Amino acid sequence: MMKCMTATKERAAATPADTPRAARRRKRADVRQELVLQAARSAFFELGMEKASLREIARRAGYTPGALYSYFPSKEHLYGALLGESLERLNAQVAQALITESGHGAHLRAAASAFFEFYHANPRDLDLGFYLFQGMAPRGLTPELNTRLNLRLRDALLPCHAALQGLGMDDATATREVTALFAHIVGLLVLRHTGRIRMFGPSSRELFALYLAQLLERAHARDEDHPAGVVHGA
Amino acid sequence: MMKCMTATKERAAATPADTPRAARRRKRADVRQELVLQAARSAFFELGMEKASLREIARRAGYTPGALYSYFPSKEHLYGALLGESLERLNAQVAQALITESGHGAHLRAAASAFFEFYHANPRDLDLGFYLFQGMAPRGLTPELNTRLNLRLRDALLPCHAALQGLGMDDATATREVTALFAHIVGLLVLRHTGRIRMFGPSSRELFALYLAQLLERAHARDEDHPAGVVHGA
Amino acid sequence: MMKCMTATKERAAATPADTPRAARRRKRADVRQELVLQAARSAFFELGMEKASLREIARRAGYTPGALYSYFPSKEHLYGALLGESLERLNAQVAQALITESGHGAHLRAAASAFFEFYHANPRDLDLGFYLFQGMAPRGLTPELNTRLNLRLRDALLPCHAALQGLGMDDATATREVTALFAHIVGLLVLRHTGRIRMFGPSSRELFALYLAQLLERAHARDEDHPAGVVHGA
Amino acid sequence: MMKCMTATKERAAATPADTPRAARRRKRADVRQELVLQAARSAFFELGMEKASLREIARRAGYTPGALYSYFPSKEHLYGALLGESLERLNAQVAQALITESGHGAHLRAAASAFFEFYHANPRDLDLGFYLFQGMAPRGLTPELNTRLNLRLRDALLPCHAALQGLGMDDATATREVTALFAHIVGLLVLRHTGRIRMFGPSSRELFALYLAQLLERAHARDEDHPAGVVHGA
DNA sequence: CATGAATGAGAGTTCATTCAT
DNA sequence: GATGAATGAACTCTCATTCAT
Repeated sequence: MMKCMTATKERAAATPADTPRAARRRKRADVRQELVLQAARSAFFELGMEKASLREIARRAGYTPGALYSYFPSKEHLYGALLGESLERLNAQVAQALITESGHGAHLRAAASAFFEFYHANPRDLDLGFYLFQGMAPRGLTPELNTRLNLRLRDALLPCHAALQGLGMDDATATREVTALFAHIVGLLVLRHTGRIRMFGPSSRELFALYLAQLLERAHARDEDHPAGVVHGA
Repeated sequence: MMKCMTATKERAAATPADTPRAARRRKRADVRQELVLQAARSAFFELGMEKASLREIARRAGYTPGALYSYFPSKEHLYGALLGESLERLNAQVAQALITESGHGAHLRAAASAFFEFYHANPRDLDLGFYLFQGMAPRGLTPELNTRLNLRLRDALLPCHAALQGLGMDDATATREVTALFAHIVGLLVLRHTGRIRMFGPSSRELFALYLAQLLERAHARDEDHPAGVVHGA
Repeated sequence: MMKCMTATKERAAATPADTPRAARRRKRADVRQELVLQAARSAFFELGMEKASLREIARRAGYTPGALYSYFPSKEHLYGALLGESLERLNAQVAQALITESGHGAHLRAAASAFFEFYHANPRDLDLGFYLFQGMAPRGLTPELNTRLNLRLRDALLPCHAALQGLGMDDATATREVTALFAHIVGLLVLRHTGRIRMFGPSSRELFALYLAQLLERAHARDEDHPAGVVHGA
Repeated sequence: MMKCMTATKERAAATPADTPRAARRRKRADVRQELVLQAARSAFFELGMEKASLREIARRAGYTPGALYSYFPSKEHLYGALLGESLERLNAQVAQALITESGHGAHLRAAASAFFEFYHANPRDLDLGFYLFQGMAPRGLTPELNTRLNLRLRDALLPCHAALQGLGMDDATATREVTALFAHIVGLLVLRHTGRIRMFGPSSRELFALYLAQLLERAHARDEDHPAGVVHGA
């Protein structure tokens, strides 16, 4: 994942499957790439996007600027990898939250909360997600990467969608609700991060809880009205 | 009403009686400052944040870069003024929407819709609002200016707050709902902005209408059930 | 000539014709641009094209690299100006050589020799002319500038063309002969500059004289065969 | 032939008897060096000098950049080898042209035309010859290599020289004429290369034919008038 | 022999800002 | 008030080359 492209010769037939030598090498490469990624993350998180230059990232990773190009073909790609990694953590956190819960309602609550809490705890990860769209339009990344990232983001919301369907919503309605939930979370977090919410008093977490309760209410109401053979509460 | 945030070194105080000469001069200065502001807006809107350099702004205003420092002490202040002006337009649009409506429900609908539509139609104005917080921490602006801008933003939401109170909500509940409404709008628009919403299907406008309907429902329900305006479900 | 583009305001109506102030300014600007040009030339002549970086040129001119962009919008343009100036000197030298001569034959000899001697004495100027075509295709310069430079080069050869016509050649023949003359000169000089000619013995100047003599012979031969009312020898 | 100019550290000397093993190894090395050379040529021809970086060449050869240093001790040497190979092809083409012709005049015509056509068809080969002299001073190459390359170039012109002598010219005159011919060809091709010839109309091939005809005329004239081969007109 | 990683220098260019005039 | 020139730092990225493995 994110491994970089080199001129792979066909001559490689000499190495049958996966020489321990090659494996060690690759491992070390991965470690170092991870190191660069961490340096990038720390720079990005501490200095913000504008000040997190390649030079700064290289400095933190203990490299010269040019060395980074062994790992990432451009700054955009580095950020792409950063975002990718962030989305992996998000998905992991959501998945983790689900394993101890059972029942659609509990699933919804757990998944949505995990999502919210992830960005609440790591505001810079939210930045990351929006970085590549400064102003308006996606830029820099290859369309494929962009698509992949979008899909991983959607993955993180899938449990909510599934839970809502489990609670009796049809697909279209569930999609609408998930999108609205996502928007609500993003809005709350953006407001909080930008300090714009302080003026109002209520905390973002409170407001999230409130919205979640309303959503559950809506789901259950619908559940009662149209109790079509749903594996309810299982 | 946005003029005095610049480096005009107490020009007024120096001339005690405010000679017509001085008045004319100040007026001309204001006109030119406005010109610069328009140039900045056009640059920012067309090119986005990164490409809207001082040079470009100056070019569009018909000045050399150095000349802008007669009007704004730094690029940040220029953006501050731009944001201030944007918030004035927002307030004007909200106010405009109210004059033809009567009744709290209609007011809420009108004010919230005006708010939504303002940023829906002018996504760059939303950018502007978030620009100064890149990396999530307010930067550059003086605290006073920051406060002033926050207040103007709150002003634009006051009609919604008032309408909700008119519909029977107590102040705390209304504040909570307004904040949530604001967050929802921002979330929807950010998602739309960044293209992240496309993958879900429903349009931001639809989702806004839905949210607004739910809010009105909540307000009316509360109106009937608890004419004293008690928080429930939290 | 080569003066750079700025955002000229229409406000300039205040200056009636050419304020001494403005004139002084422009003069100073010209002087400094000339200084940059000289620095570029010296860098180019001493270090060759590849090593004559903007930094080096700036250093020699006593500037920081960015300062050069006040005078030339890009490195290519700087080289364009350098080439332009070189061609002016070439034309001047050719023109100078003509004023003391009379008669078509003498004109041809003088003009061609001046051309040859210019590049013989200043080999780097020949480089300059070929720089922008590394490999093969003109690059960098705007087509207009390229055309202008081509025209100035042709100007330097016009006296030869005129002399050949004066000696009785029709236009097509004269063009052919001038092109061949030009090619011969360029070939001789390139061989000399690249050290490739040393191995043969004869000096480039000798060979040029030989070619010139042959050309004059051809012209006179033609003159005798077709003595159509030519102002011969005037 | 051309192999030994690289960093192959006296491989041969180390193995006294030249084991079949060593022979095979050297052969393989030669093959791969040829492969690198072909990659370099293709890169150079397609991309030009500036873009044909070691990286690019290595990529085309299926190697990593560092690997090339097994075959060539520096980029300059690689270009030297490239030029060497180019001169071999030139010589081959000239030799090929001669085998079907008989008579000194035919030989001159054939050899000169082959020379001209070689570079006319492969302008990049001409570039190659001049590359190492950017800025007019030979650089990079060792003097011995430089001498070797010069000799090979002269070899390609020897048939012309011989033919001219066959036509009655003395050695000095023939040398002069060959040098002039060479210069003329180079000049025509450079002008064509750089687009400078377009402005005049006549094609380089026409002009070459013309020059060749004149040369033949001179040779024959001399042949008849002064069977002893005296310089005239100089 | 070949790799992958790294260096260190340097490329051209852009930027917000300053300041004498 | 405005200019034109200049700064100095920064930018991303590319290069030929080296070297442990």
